Amino acid sequence: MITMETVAAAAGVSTSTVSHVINKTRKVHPDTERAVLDAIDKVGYSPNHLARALAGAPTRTVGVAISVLSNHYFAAVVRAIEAECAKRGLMMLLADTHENADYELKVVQALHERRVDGIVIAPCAEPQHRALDYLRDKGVPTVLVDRFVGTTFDQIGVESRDAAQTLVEHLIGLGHRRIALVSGAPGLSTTTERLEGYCRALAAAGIDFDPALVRSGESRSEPACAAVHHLLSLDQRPTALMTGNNLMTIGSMQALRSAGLSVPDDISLVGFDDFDWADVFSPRLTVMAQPVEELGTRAVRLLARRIADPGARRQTVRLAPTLRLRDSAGVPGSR
Amino acid sequence: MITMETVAAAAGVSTSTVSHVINKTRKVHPDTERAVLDAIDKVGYSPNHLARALAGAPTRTVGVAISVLSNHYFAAVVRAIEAECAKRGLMMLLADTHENADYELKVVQALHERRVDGIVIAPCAEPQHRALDYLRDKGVPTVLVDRFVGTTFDQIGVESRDAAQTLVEHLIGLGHRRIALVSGAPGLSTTTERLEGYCRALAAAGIDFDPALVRSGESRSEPACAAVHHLLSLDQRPTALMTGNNLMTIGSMQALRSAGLSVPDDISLVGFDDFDWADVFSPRLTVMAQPVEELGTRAVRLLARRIADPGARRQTVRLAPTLRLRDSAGVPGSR
DNA sequence: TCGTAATGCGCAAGCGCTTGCGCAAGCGCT
DNA sequence: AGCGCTTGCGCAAGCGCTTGCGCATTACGA
Repeated sequence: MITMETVAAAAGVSTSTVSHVINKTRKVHPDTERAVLDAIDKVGYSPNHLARALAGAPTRTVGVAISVLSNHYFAAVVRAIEAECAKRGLMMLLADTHENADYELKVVQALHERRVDGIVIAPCAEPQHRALDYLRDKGVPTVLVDRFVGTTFDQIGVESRDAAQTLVEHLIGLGHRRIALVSGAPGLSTTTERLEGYCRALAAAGIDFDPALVRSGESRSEPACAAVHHLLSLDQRPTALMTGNNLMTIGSMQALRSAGLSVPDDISLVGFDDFDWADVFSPRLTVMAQPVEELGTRAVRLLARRIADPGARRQTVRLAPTLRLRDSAGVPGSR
Repeated sequence: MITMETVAAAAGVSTSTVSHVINKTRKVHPDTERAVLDAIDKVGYSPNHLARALAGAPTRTVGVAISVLSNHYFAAVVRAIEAECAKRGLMMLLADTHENADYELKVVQALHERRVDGIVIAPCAEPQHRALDYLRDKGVPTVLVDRFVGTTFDQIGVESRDAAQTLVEHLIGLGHRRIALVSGAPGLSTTTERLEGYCRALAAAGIDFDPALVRSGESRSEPACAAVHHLLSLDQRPTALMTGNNLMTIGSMQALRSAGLSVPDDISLVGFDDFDWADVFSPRLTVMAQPVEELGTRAVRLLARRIADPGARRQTVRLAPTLRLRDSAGVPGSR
């Protein structure tokens, strides 16, 4: 192991000087600096982050606890997060929560124990929010993305209610009256808000709310598939479907296909989240696209501010998603 | 900060005993053990991984340097990697390489500096392989996935040549003679092997190899789109297309669509990598699906072995992908 | 009863870095 | 020449843990 001591010896200075030139934490004579820098790459030194962090320096690392692996929508967000981190000289460490509270807690602890400077997390649905409590108790700079939880933390996500309302209004505008909702995991703010938007749109159009038309897809693909199967077995089938996220859209499509229904001829489908292939495969999905880039970028910005000034006022920012009109919603009974 | 000292004091023992009960690294009297354990959760102690690692203990953490964020195919692999890690009590730290050599090196260093016990990496195309050299020089237990590079490391991936050959033979069987290849980034073993398979199939069928029909899609979506545009502008258009990976399949589809061609009526398309939605959107793609689960699981197994026994013989394992016949390849000139 | 072996644990020296404190030398000033 | 300041750097005390060494104490066979 090549330590700072090796470098110090090679440069004929003390380790403290080496440390200071590396971190630019105090003025060093240009000549000395040169010497140190030369020594560094002569001996091939690379700093030990562990020791550095142990000694109290910031790690210049942020942890990201998000279920990227199972939810493609997050991949784009995380990509933006990382880009912004890179821009700020921060390293991103990713740990997947699997949308599971126990695992989330573990992951958050692991990240914290590795002394990340801050964490961005898409908290999973759990009434107690143990991971968030942990973060609060340990005083870890944190920002929530996608889902809102109280006001203890900085948070950023989209405005879901109006968006859902818009989506449903679109369906209503096409003539649909029996519109089903494949809803997300209970406990997520997005789920609640999207349901609200759905209800509002119905109310505004004078359509009675029928609880049978709302099924939970638990924000996942298979449950959504099951939910749709159930919806299709109803006496009065819905003529249109709205899904709460990308995974449920796919799950729903699976159900529709296995039922032999085609979209939008037999049934209309709209949902949240866009796909990069949505434009080229049929049915081309009409969706609410979230501003993933900005979500990620601004999350990091919030985090950076919080790290710099732990006492700053908490912020909650809501971005507007945008409607992408394509072909998956049509006039009911067109076939 | 609650340290081991706090615990030691509360339990009336020395820190070394506390350490030993935590790590089960030497026999401790049952009573003492109880006392320590009680003390631990009385004071709410949680160990500091940094210090632990600095002092030389393994971190029980493996680093994963793969471009999951941009390539969905890897998400599934990484999911399997993590599952296997979890099973073994290992924590997974993810860092995206962006398929960029500079970034890859940075990421690998970052992971190493955080003293992960080992690394699994999908090395990106770079003749010098700086990241791999680094890993070798530092003696980091490493396993390569997806792409093969020399025999310096344990590695695991699919058998690509026969698979590509099969895919092309399928096309030939349907009657295609002008088959284009949207090839991956040069320098990747997968790219080379898939090209070889393509050539072999042609040769076996007595079809002349036409270099104009092979364009690089650089393993990415946009370049693939451009490549296909070019292929479509050829005097003698290909009647079928094979793509080297999932991203290029999407890029190709974009090009086809913007050219107003429909699949498989106007042109056939087959490719590598499966999509979880491939069954429900049209055209339903005929693809070679990689055994992502097993790829991930076995990668971790290889790594664990290497960590346990750094001197063990290097292994290279090749898994067979499976053909998923769907609708995107048809008889040429069917329209 | 004594010698030898276990058994159970504490001591303290690191691991590689950061950083407050303070010393020495060089500067401009009176 | 003497003063206070600035500039440039070294010293050494940690950060929280692991672990080799070795000291008591108890168990056991002769």
